[in-house]
Amino acid sequence: MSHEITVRLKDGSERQMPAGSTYAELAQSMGPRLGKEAVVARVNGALVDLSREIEDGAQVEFLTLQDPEGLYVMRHTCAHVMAQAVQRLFPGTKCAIGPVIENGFYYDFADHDFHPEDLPRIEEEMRRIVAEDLPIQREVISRDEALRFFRERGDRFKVEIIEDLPEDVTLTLYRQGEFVDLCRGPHLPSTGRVKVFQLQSFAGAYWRGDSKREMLTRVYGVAFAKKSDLDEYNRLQQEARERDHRRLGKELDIFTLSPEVGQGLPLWLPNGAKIRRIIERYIVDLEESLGYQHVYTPHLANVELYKISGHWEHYKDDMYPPMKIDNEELVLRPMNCPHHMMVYKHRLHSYRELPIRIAELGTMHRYEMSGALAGLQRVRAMTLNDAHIFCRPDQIEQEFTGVVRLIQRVYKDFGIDDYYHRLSYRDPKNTEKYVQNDEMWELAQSTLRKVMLDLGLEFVEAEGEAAFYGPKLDVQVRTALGKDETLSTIQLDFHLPNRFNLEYVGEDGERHRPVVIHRGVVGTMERFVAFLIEQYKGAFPTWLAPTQVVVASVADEFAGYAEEVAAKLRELGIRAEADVSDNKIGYKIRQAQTHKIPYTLVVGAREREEGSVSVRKYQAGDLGAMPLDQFVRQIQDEIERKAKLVEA
RNA sequence: GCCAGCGUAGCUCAGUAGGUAGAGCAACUGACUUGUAAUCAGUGGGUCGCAGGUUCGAUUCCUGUCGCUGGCUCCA
Repeated sequence: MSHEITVRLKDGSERQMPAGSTYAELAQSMGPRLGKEAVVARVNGALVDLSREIEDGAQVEFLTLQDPEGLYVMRHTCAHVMAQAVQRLFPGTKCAIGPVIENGFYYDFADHDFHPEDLPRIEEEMRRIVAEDLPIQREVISRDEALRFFRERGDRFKVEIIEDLPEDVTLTLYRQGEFVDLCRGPHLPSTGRVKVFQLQSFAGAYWRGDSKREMLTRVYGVAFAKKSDLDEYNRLQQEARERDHRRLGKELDIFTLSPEVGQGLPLWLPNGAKIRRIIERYIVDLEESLGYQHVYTPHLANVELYKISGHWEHYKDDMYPPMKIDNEELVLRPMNCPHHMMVYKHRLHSYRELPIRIAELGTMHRYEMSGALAGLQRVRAMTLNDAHIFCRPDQIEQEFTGVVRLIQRVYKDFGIDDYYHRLSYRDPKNTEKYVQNDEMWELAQSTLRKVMLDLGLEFVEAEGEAAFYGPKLDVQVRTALGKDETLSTIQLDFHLPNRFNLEYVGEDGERHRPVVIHRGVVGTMERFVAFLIEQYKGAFPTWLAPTQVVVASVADEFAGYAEEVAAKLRELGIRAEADVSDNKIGYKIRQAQTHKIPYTLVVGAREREEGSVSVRKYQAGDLGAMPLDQFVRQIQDEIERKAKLVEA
């Protein structure tokens, strides 16, 4: 009865195996090395355990830890190994879920209080489980059996998961030694195949991500195929900590936070204020050159304004509560849109005037949850590079394009090149969460998509990420700690014009409703500067550096010349300071370098005589002596070009 | 807001098995007069986050509170 079955392999060839063979045996038969390295099979596109029997006629490919999918499977198994270790050390701990994440995995537990000292113990137990090389077995189980099994063990999370799964899915258990877990798989053939791992931290996490439900303890870990990958990961983590804007912001005196002032209320120190002012001038000038009209509006408003806009209903919990003064109830504004609607509304507009682009560096206050606050990245008082474009529907495409181009220009000037575009649509399965107007949504979403395609820009599409009032384009960047955040955003809005009854007089003499485009290019000054600190590792390019030049005298005798040079540079609009302290030149240079000042000019007898300066550039080192005029031309050119400080 | 951890000089950190604390850097003072990443010497500086409690005695133990960090949730 030993009939043969046939599989097709990756290279297109076919191979025969006796019926009932497993994928592991197939891999082994193809070569001892593959047999040793394969961790999972891809069968007709789906990942399958090596222990399973070969399907006749299948298209088969083997994956190793060199493949992302192989690594994925190992990380998944690693999560199980961790859960097993936890069960051994702390019997009675309940397991919730343990998925794979970037670089590693986590597992959520309940009914045990974890302590930091537990991490090394868990790690140690995991190593033991790996050394035991327990075979990992897959078992198909019926729904009733599974429910009975987990109910008996008091595994409430597993029971809930099973109950929520559709009736027709095949339930599987994975068993390794004494440990059993409900899991879709696939897994490594045995625990011994887990390579390098490291537990990272504990964190609280709500069951099913729902803040109303039980808080579990999440244990994070990373896992890699090789020790060197883990070392590299740790190196990058270390580097990330070093470029953390909170650390650099303190070291470089850019901003400060203190409980006396209030949580999430940053003070911009002189250095930070200089950087911010340069950015503000830059963006305002640029916007004005593109037809934006900058305005100033108050940071407080009558709560009625937000009732008109609809924000009160949706977002009042995230606003500072109203204060009653005279006959008014005033709130700190959490966004600028309503004010700008009123700017538009102060008189009637003709179709000929549109688009009207109202812009402002608008300061706003949001009651962010205390646990969400982080340095300048997440604050409760912030200033947004905001603008609202009021246009006719036929101008949407052109205006949207204009904003995308503006963003590209700005990113180029700031040397930001690691970002991606995300087009956010409404969730088609959940349309009641959004403003009701199917036609508008379809048109708006397709317009945004078309513009991105016309501009030849890559983008990802995210259903369900839209604002409730319209679709949007976000520009996403990553913080030093690897978190995604939105830097720029463009949002179409068909809702506020209705709420505020905005109108323009059309060619036909009738009243029409304009469309509003909300957009932030630089985003909030707080988040943008936080991002720049991290991106530049605190070494701002010369055009942005708070201090561009330090003139360091070699000895007291040359203090006068140093002051003279610094004064001359300042007259030319270059931010220069003289260091005429009685420290040695080596010390002054070190100071300038650790403060990441772009240029240090060393002056002594020679320079005074020649009217020259010895130029030392940040990181690049000594560039030699040159006439002061030449240095001025050079640095002015660099500032003009907004050149990067150090070419990466 | 929730879970966990942390909170000692301006900064980075050590320390006290309960007997009111220490280093480096920074600051200040003086000497040195300096040529490309730290000259030398000296001085000052902390009710050990805050408030209660236990104790003869608390920075150390307990409770509460505020803040910070990691994550969750949120992010118009």
